[in-house]
Amino acid sequence: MLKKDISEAVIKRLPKYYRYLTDMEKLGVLKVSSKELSERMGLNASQIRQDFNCFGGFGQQGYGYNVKTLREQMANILGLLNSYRAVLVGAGNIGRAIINYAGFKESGFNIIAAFDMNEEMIGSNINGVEVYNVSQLQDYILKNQIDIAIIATPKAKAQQIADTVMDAGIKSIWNFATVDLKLKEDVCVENVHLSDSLNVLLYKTKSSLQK
Amino acid sequence: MLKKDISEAVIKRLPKYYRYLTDMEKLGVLKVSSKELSERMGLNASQIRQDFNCFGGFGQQGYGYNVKTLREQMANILGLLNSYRAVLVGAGNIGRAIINYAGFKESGFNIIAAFDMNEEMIGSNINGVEVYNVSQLQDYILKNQIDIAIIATPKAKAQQIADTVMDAGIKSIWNFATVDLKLKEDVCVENVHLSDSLNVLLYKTKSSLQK
DNA sequence: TAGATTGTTAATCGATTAACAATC
DNA sequence: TAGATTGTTAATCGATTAACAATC
Repeated sequence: MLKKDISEAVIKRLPKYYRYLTDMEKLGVLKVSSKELSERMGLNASQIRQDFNCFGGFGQQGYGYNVKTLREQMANILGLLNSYRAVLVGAGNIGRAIINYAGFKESGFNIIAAFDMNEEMIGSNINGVEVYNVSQLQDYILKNQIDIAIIATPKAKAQQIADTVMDAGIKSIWNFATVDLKLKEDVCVENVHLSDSLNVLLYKTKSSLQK
Repeated sequence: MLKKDISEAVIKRLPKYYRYLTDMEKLGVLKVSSKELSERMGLNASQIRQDFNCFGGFGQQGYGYNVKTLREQMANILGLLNSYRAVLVGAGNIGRAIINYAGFKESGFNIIAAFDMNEEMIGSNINGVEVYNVSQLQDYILKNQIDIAIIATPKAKAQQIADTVMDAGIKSIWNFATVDLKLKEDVCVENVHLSDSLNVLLYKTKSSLQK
């Protein structure tokens, strides 16, 4: 019973389901009920069943869910079985950390080139990823079937880069610059706003100290 | 009219308000109405007024809000006027990127030491931050009035580090390991789950391609 | 079969949005 | 003063939770 529109709240929980199911499968757990999963994950069992049923009925009454099957379903829903080609723009500290980040290995997410405007970075190689001059960005995207652009530039450059990659046909952006990009209607974005996250942490820190 | 409990939804919007107000102040904007701010930020004007009034009445009927004053109030609410001492655990790619990240300069957030278990890292210096053996972590926290621990270790080590820093009295954790830490009641956490964020991006990418 | 647990509808709760009196 | 815009209460909307018939 595929719903037309999955709410952002549900989408944000999907990776967490996938993580717990992956861990459980590795531990050799064969089946799980929504009740048991709710206790492990700190969610409500009804909510878990509702979430799963946005995408289809994966369970069996009286039994629960098969862990392996459910994990595979989640991987499929999340698009982890597909292969994606990404370029990184901004080979600074964060950009290099992203390239070197090991967490991508499992998925079909591949960073195939990086771009920077710093002459010293251009021509270098970060963990197998070549760094090109950002002036070549648009041309490279057009010629290499790129799905995703990762923006890890300073704030001030981010919108301009977003415009460039959208002009080259990019529909999906992973944005690490702490700025709200203005995007075309059909372009999706996922933000990692480090300084916003720190601000939230400082708020919570202050609040908890006041108690 | 300070509410006892500010909802997570409101808290997550505070850094965004702060960002827009900071930008506007830099541009020389003196006053702003909730309506104008709502148009700039893509939020509802009622929501903005509700959010602000969780912390007090900062506006003036018929006029709006003074940008400078409001920005200062936001900085104060977020705890940016306070000074915080943090240690980083895990001086890998992400850990080093965090230390080098320029976005902290403004705030009173200071990383004063780093810890790792890799012998090659220990004793090195990252942008002025010394890397110590993780075996000294607890002792260091006890002796140096640390407010915040940043966990940037592999998943498998994160819980153990969390336990260690909590035992040393830490009440606030910035967690970059993609794992849900089990924390004591009075400890707050802010997560940056890169691989969850990527999974959400891949989900959106897949969904938007299907249209 | 009896017990367990799903899938789904209904009830509740909280967050967002609208409305408007207060007032600068 | 008249117009504008807040602060706040009320209405709406959507997300979470509860309930339960269906069924393995």
